[in-house]
Amino acid sequence: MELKLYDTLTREKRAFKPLDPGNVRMYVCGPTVYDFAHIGNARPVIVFDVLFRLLRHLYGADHVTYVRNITDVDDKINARAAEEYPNSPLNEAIRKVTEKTDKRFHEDVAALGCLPPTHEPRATEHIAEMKTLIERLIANGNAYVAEDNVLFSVRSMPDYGKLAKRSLDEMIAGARVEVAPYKRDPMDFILWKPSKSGEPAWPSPAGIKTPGRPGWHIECSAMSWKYLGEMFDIHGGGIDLVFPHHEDEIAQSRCAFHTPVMANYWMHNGFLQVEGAKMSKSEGNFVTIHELLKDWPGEVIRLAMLRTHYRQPIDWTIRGLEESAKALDAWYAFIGEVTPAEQPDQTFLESLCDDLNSPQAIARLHQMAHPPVAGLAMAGATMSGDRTGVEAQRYLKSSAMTVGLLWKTASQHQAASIAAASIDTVAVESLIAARNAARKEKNFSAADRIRGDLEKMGVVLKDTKDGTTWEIAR
RNA sequence: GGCCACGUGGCGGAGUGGUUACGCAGCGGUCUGCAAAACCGUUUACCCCGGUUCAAUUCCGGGCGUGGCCUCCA
Repeated sequence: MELKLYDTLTREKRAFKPLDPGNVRMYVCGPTVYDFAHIGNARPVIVFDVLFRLLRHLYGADHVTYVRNITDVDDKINARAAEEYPNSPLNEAIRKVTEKTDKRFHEDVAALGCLPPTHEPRATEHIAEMKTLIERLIANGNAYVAEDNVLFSVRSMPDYGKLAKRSLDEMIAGARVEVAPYKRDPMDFILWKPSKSGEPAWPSPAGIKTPGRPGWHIECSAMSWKYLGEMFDIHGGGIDLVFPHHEDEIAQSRCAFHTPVMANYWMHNGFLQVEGAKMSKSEGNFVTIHELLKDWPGEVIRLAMLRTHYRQPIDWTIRGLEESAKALDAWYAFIGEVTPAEQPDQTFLESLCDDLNSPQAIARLHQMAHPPVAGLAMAGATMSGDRTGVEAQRYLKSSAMTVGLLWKTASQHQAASIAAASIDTVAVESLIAARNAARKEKNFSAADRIRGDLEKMGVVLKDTKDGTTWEIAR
């Protein structure tokens, strides 16, 4: 099966050919740990987790290296630290902020069903690699020192701006920001800058006396280099990172290593809005993953995210979460306690391999959950044997699991939602027994009253020929 | 202002040069003491204007609208 990926650099979808099928290498820009992750941060984490899982499926779990960095040195971190811990020394305050945020990020991401990346390097632990790159760039004539800063000279790289599809002249024409006087060109960007007193500081490269700290872009070039080499297969992140962050990474890495590309496929997830509006703190619609997880299982959030193709803009709504929860409930009810099939459904996999067409793949999951209807369409596909029964269940489970969904059994799912709703199951069972006794005596008004009471508790009954079952109302 | 995307039925959301996406909701039915669930059936679509074509929602051009980026925001 051929995997096709859309590459932002060439603006085309093309067949994925790894540099080394024995070690497929992917880098994704991770969080800056100054504040709790919001739902917009969750999108690339989930999207590239799906890609990670797909690559592991296609190339083998031991043949994929996924690196997602942690940015733990940054102006915003400094600002937040000073604000939250005004009485602590800045370095200590920074450590408190980054530790707390980092811990929460990992809890959140795990709850969303994401596998840990192969490596999660921290910027502050790779200062040496950054300095090596900076020295090389200076030696190559791509960077220069000015007033204790090291700047990358964009004019030294002929195709700077290729990823963002912008020429330097266009950028300068559209620039809205005051240009530092020491820059040779307005678009030159910082590789290293002097630290103010109290800020995190390391001995500077290039013979600069004042201790300093790295610019934002250099860390990704340094860490991808260390863990993935001078060139690698896939570089991902949010579309807002295309410029300047990824453009600058490309400039740094290619000029440092004299390589034709930094990564062969540049993948960018689309932006996210909340209930039709841009998410911002001032709008009051800032949704953190942590808050969301109080009301919704991580699996629901994950499915809600994957209902939209990763490159499309997504509007994050409660209604979308409700629909996702409903779909999962139905799927769990369908799969019961079966063990997954050895392989996922081929049609499902083909959708994923078409540039991660998760909405189409999800449509296929719905089909599998309705084997009597879809049976004809499935003839000839991999779902051989008894499509109306356990085979469909096993393929549904196996397919969904390749994207990190439906990993529980129906009873585990049920138990989790009961626990989340903090329902007293003993009380529910005794009320159901009382209702069924009333029904037996044809005392339907009493039976309906009990059903109403249960409904107020958030419990919905289902009378089947084998007895009464119940579940949590959504 | 410059650059880059996007615009599909009540809602979400794929896809396609001519043939049912799919899901939710709605409507009708089966089942049920009544419901719920499940199952069966079913209504509604491709922003506007030109062009190319035997044929365009799908390709091209223009317009309108929405969003993103333009030095640290996924």
